[in-house]
Amino acid sequence: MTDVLPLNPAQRAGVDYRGGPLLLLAGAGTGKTRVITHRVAALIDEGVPAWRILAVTFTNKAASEMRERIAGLLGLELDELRRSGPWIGTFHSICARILRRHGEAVGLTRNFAIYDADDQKKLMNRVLKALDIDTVGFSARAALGKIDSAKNLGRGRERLSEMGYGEPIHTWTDRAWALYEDQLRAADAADFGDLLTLAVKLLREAGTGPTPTPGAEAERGPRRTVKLHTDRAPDQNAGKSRAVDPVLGLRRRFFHVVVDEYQDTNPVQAELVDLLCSEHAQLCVVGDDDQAIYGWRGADVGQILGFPDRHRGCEVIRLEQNYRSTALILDCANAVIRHGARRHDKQLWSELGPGEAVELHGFADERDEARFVARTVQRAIDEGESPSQIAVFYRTHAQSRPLEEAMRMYGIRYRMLGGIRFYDRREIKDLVSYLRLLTNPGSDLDCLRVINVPARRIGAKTIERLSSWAARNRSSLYEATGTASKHGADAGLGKAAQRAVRGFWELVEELRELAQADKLSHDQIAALVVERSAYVESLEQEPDGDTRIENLNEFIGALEQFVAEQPEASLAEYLEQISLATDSDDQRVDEAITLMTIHSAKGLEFDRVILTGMEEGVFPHIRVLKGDDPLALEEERRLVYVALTRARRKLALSYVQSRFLWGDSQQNEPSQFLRQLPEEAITRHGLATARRRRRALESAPRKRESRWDDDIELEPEFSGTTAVGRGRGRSGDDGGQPSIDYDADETVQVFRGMQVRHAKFGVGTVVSWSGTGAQMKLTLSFGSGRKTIMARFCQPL
DNA sequence: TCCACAATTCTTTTT
DNA sequence: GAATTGTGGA
Repeated sequence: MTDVLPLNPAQRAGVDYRGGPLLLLAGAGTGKTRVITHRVAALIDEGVPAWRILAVTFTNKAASEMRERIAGLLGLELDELRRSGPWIGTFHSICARILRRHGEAVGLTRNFAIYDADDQKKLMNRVLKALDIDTVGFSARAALGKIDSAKNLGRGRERLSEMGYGEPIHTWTDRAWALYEDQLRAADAADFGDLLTLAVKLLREAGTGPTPTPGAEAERGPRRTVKLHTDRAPDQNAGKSRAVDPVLGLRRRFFHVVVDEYQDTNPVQAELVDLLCSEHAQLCVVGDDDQAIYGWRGADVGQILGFPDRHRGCEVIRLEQNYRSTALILDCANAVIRHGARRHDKQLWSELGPGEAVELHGFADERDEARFVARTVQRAIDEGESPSQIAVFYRTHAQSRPLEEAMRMYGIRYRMLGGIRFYDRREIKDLVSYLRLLTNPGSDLDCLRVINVPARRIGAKTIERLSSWAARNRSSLYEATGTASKHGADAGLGKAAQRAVRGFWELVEELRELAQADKLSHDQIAALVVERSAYVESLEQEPDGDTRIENLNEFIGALEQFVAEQPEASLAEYLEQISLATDSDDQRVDEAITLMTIHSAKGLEFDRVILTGMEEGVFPHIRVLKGDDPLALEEERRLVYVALTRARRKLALSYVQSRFLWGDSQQNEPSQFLRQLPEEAITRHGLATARRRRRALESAPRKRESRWDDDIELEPEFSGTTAVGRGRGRSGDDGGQPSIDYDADETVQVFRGMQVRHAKFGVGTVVSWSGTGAQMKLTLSFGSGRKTIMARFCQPL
């Protein structure tokens, strides 16, 4: 958008550098995307064939933005750019593309399906059941978590034990993993992790295959010559009689590879990149170690920190001038990140002037906070700020609810990122399962999902009989519905069940024939599925069936549009786009403000940002405080940094004293990160000013210092509806006074700083509490650290 | 087989 | 609190 400005010297260097590997350390708001897009455009300009360029991003949104800007720089239509053939996409979409073309070697057809988290969990539950693994203490979640992190590390099952996951062979996870994997392949499906690991496997093994023919060598060519733009993409050569391993061709395809957000790559992704560059491509990675926030997904900051060591002769360029934020905002961001360990040292600076101070607001509870957010937003809009330039951040989705309510109350239009995705809705998933079943009858999971949708009297018992029949005859579940309904008696089906199953099979067969006849477009098939299955009629009986029916229509509409745009694409390819889509990808920026988690805010910027929930236990998250991984706290710190650096002009942070979360009310200290903000860059409001005013009035230090004293004077505007400093469950059955029920006739008042004794842990101090009555839990501070303990196990001193 | 209700579990972040 | 899973009755 600011492409009229000249590039600064560092940016220029990033665009122009040719030769070896290049590491671009680009702080927040330093024009990273500009450099990448200019670089790619310059390469094409110089005559590097576009199809020999690969640009990888993390989100579809970033990819499409990149496409648009490159097209703009080259003066091309998006369509023209696409036809010229550069690969621009996310890691996952690029891997899917490779696997669609060459996946046979790893057991996938062109039409393989991609299983999302939901599908994965369902499949794993079936696997655990089949193996008769007691799911108590061994959940599908836990197993999938281990499998997924192993895949992200690029490890196969044989290495499981090395990761500290139990005994060398045949742990539960190992056995579950084996069957899970078999089932995936049998269903011609891949999960997210597979996309990466299988693509890497393919590329890695290509190198060890038969030696390339001289023809293939010639195709490689010298690195940068003017002639290059005359050669053709291998896709167009397909079918020629050259005996070249096509996968090996892929490793030779690219002359230039650019990777965005490199700090968030995990080991498999890094290997993928290295493989694609192994023959002759020049690699340029861009990232900011201070913004590494995906460690939990297997990303390794070490990847970017150690890049120069792993790539000989690597050039490092730093971008430190920030064009986004005013100086006081940057001061806060810099102050927080400076406390971090293990980082490339950088100091962001700005020429935009100090700007307004960063506001810090404290409130009694999350409803007050939400009201404040709504009022602030309302005022800003009234004063002419564009809603699309206003964003509200929170650490976890669970915090969004009161904010949404407040927005609705104030009549403010908002959109929420990262909530329930459109494609996660039940009705959409049902339809998708039908469509997947048509292209891929081997997918038991999809068959299972729709066999009784809409209800056609095929219950659990019948399905169980069908499954065991399928297992005995080594067929898929869908096949079983066909054959078993003919020989119902063999499968132990009753007359009624037999008829019902038969009906389902005939329905799907009819639809399959129509789909295979190739006379109808994908959207017409989808419409037929809905019509013939009488799905709409069954939805009409449901409470919010109308919205669901609308959603189905919207889905079919989107499919129609896809067919119009890409007439050649297969249904499987469309379903792939759905699987890899997130709703931050849909870019409707109409007149609405945005609510989102900080993770989904990465890469975005707004004039005004409000960061809510700055409390210990919320941000940093409780799991981080409880866990013993010091690196996790560092990641939280970087997350703060990402949040703060999204703001261009106005930034407000808020915290509350009592938050109703996960079913009960919790009292938390203000976030430790707030203490690191430089006093001269911030102004305090609400509880914070009340506290300071009070401190100023009192000459003597208080004996029992507490952040949440009674009787704090609130500024009227911000005062809540209830007393401050008292734990009060929203249920409010007892007037809210926190107390422990030791006995029917003995109750004890709880207060912050109170000393209690626990049989095992000894004497501790009450830091906060949650719940009431017998369910009340106390967070206690002991010499050795903090613990949360049921109040009834503690004795007051 | 289906429905309603109770019980239980899990609460980070996402391609 | 929400979402999933389990249970009992019609």
